[in-house]
Amino acid sequence: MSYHPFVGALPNRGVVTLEEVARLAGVSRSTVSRVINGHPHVSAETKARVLEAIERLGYRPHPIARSLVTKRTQIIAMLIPESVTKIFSDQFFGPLLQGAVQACNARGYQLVLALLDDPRRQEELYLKLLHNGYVEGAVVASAPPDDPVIQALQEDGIPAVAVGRQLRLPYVDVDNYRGARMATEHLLRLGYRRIATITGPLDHLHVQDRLAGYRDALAAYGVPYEEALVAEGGFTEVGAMAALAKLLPLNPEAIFVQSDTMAAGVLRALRNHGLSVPDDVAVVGFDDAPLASLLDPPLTTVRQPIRLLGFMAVELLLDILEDRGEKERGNPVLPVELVVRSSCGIDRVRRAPSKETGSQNP
Amino acid sequence: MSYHPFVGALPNRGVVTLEEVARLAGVSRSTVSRVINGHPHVSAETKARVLEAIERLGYRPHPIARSLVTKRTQIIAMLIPESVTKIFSDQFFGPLLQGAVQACNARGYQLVLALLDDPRRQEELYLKLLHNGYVEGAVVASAPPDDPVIQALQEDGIPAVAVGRQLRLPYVDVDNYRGARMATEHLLRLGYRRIATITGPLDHLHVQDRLAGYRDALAAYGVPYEEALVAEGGFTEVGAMAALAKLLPLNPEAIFVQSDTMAAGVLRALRNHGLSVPDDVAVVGFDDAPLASLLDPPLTTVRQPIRLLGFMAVELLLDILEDRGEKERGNPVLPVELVVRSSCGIDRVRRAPSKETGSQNP
DNA sequence: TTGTAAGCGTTATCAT
DNA sequence: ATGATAACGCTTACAA
Repeated sequence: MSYHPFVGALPNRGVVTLEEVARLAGVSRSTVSRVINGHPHVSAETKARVLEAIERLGYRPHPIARSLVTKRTQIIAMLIPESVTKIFSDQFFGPLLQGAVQACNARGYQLVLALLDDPRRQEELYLKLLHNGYVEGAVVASAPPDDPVIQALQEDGIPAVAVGRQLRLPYVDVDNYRGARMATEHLLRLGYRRIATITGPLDHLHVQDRLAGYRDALAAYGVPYEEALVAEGGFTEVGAMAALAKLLPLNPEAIFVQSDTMAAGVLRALRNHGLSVPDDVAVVGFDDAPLASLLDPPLTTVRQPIRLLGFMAVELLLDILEDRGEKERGNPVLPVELVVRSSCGIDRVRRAPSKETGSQNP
Repeated sequence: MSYHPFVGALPNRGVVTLEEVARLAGVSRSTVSRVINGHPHVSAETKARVLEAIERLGYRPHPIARSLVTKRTQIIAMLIPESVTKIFSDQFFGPLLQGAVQACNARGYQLVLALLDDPRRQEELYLKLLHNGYVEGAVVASAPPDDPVIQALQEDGIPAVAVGRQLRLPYVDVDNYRGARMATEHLLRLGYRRIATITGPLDHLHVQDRLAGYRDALAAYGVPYEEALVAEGGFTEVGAMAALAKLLPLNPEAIFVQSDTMAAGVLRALRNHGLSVPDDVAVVGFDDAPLASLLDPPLTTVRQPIRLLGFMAVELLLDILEDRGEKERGNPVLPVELVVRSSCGIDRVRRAPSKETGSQNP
């Protein structure tokens, strides 16, 4: 047979213990423990002896035994109350995880991504994960403020932070209001007036923030807000395509699509309808996900520092964990930036600056 | 302030222990332990008393303490030696994880997705995860046979299985050879002769299998194999776009692209070059990822049961774990299936079955 | 500076 | 059927 027969459940790393190292080095267990944990008061000489013994025996501390007494595991979880499909198809989560992982690695923690098969069983499964005692803290992303997971976290006293504004959790966020407002005002500045928007699920606070930015931008230009021009796309590509179908009969000149993943769906659907972007309909996205520049046409979008968001969320959590929540910390809000490519029709407008009906900026 | 101040590192679930339950129920710790673990010889009466005490106290066993003695954690890891970016942009991994998670949930295990920030540090990080003692076993996906992770696994005696053919690990695979051959023969049957292919990294066994299928299909139709028509696209969208750039000067009539993610890149790049699919170049993919049918034109591709792959890999691992590797198991190979949509030009061929001899490309 | 000993919360092996 | 008691491998007062 070509592969090893496996023996035992857990790695047989356990065979060599503190005890044996102590014996070989001619010291007590405590002393070995001290050098391992870098305690100050150990003579350089014995320290050397212990280190050598550790080396010779190939000793490695047993984290579970250690956890039992220290109550620490160095494991945190990332909770995303969405289906696995969505997590992996929304361009947002890749960079987010990347940043989170980076922060974890930098501080010696392990990141567990809690994945669900069935979104309806999410509560049950999360609780199982959280209750299992391995998880010291959690960062929850993409959760509405009333998500049961958040309540569960609170009840269990598990330290947690959120990605995106939250009511009862410390959080890291980007300036969604500003981003949405910039996107919409950009469209207004280009001369569009009949501007629709496709949003994410409205129970998410950051979705509301973006919607507010959109509304206020319209107001600032004296354009009346029309309920019918707002459609919910659920942050998915197909959801956005459906939302577009509702919007199209209203003949929007431009659409502010509140995520790049949805924008990709919109571009595709628009093409299916035989409409060209930006000539027939201008489109602006949100995220500046990796694919944004690759779309056809390249997507004008609001860049948010997604990796940084993940990184800072983890940092915030670890700070809380390690200071045991003594300090009061603010909720960082990261800046966003408008990235102008061509889906907004800026080229066309530049070439033929005709559509100049009224642009008076306050 | 709006959110709880957090106390302590780990959930304060620990406050109630076996001891206290025992006291309340008026029995010994051992008895409580027995009812919790469903041991046979406990009188119905005491069992009821214990259960009630557990209920009243809200007791939950402490998995870490338990692990210390049982040597089991019910945690397995999914190792994907790729950058986080790639994991989240390749349409393959979403469904794979979904299947894996499902299998885990069904059997009471926890799935940890080991994520890397820097692919160059992967070895170090994996080792840390594996050595930390929480992980009972691992399923490794997308690893070449000489990946250091595999060796590390062996050395540590950590049970592992692979997704995709491997030399030194039990594995679950799909019939890559057959899929590639079907795809290529489909193109040949439609009359194309100058057929290029864009592959994944050639050190992966399943990539080699697909390449073999492609070659043999050509041979079966008496078409000479041309090295120059094979380009490596690294399983990424941009990699595929670069590969296409190399291929285009050779005027291929059709391209067998060995993943849907790469195919999406190829379609985009082709459009950028002003070429139409399938009229100028026909394209066939591999995976039947969720986006395949949404592409423009809808992608003809080889469907592999990715979720099932993930599911079965985990099942295989858990079987090994729980039987302690006594039994000898085969390596399941799942069937694939050709899904014909329109990127292969079947419509056009049907309408005008003319293209029987040469190519006229710009 | 170092050793002794008492846990941490379980399960497992004996007895009874 | 149930209860002592000894592990599991480590950290951490408290002593020395």
